[in-house]
Amino acid sequence: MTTTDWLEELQAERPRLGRASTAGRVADVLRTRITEGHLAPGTRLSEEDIGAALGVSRNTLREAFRLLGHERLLVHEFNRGVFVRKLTVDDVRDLYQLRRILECGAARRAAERLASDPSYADRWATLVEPARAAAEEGQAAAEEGRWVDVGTANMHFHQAIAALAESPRVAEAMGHLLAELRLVFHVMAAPQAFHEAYLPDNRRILGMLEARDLAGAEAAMATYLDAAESQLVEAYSAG
Amino acid sequence: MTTTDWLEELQAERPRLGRASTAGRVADVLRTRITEGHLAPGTRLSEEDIGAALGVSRNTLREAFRLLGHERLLVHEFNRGVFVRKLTVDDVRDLYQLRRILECGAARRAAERLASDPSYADRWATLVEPARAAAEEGQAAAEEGRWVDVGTANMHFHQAIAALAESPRVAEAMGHLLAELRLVFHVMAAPQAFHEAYLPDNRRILGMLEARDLAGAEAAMATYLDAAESQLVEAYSAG
DNA sequence: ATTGACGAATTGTTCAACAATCCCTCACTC
DNA sequence: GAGTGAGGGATTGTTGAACAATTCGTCAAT
Repeated sequence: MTTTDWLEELQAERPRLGRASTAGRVADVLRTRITEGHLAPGTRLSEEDIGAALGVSRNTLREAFRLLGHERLLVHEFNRGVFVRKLTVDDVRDLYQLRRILECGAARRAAERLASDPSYADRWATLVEPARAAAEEGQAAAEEGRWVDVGTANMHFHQAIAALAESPRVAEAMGHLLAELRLVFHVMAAPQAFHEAYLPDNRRILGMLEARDLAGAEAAMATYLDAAESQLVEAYSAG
Repeated sequence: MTTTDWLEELQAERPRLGRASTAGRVADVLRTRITEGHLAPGTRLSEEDIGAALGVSRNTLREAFRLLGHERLLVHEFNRGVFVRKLTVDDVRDLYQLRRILECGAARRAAERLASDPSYADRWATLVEPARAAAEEGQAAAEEGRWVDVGTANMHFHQAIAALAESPRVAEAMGHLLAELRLVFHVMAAPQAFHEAYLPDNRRILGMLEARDLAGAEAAMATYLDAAESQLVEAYSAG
């Protein structure tokens, strides 16, 4: 795909810019464009071209770039421009290190509160509900062959696990983390098979959550994360 | 020392070179101004006034505002301006929730790697070194009555614990978290006594780290965080 | 006391200009 | 032929001004 190709496609997204902050909306457009893989990692984003394509000024566009830079989707090199983030193998390892701490930590905190906080225990069914919904959505998407949806459902599942901590900051960190991970998935050869392989794991983890076996769920997630990381690292250093 | 060693060391110096962005420097100035308590939470930051005071244009200043907004030191209200973040009691609780997950998680990961990764175990002394330095600095500052330094040393200590995970993303998250926490400390009546009270805890935790008793350190930190949170929440709802 | 209109002040956004920097090309030297 | 400098074009960094959009305080009217 050439440069002018996706610039024309960007122009098609232009009507979506109708409300709230212009810079924020521009960031939204570019974010989905990046996380959905239409912008290859390493691509340089020209201020002039994109500004013209989206019909916003350079200043506003630069604000949007800063937003996405802080989400680590873009890297900003001084006097050279912004580029779609290209993750290294070390980045992949670091992302999984953080996932372990965040997801297992959320499970551990949930276990503690289940034991000590009755009001938290009472809400447990509704807290696990998003995880169940994500797992079932992944299952349904796989059966119907909607492979991209399998991937997003998988991410929703793990976001739901992080949400057990009931912490806005944990949720936001997890969101940014998963957005970065999408950059990794897009350079894989067969992301479909990758995500589908972990559906049974998710179902098993979900079962433990609903049975309030948080220790089991934490252990299962640890092995799941180890496996996913090594598989991803291997695929990444190959390609 | 081989050639590649030199090159790797040079790469570490790289951030010092690209530090020429005006917006970045403006953000630095405002950040220290905020975290050191010279700007009270809730204060509105006028684009015109601050731009004139610092001698930068509104556009550049707005870029700096965006940076600090993403670090949660400023809040941006559309069409109203930016304000120094005013944290609620819920924010304090959430901050400590995240601290528990990050710090205890880092300790737990360190324990796992100490058991499974010989090269990590070999480096353990140098990994703990920053924590020791921070603890001793806090001790010295307290004896000489330099109370603000006691606070920053305390933060360095916990940053050092998070750094045991050897994860850039964990370190950055911890940095932002502690910067936010400084906003809380400044509204306290007697931050000196608050920080000084936890010096013995830090020494005790440090001892466990050096003895490679990570389980003990994790437990001690959990109780430390619980105590600090409840003390802070109490002081916060009072004032 | 409440409402609503008016106006001043501030932010949101764009535009144009210039300085600083990067990157490519092309001679030039050895 | 490889390496080294010297232009020169293109892009980013930053500024200042301008105008639209919005907020907020004021004040008159009810």
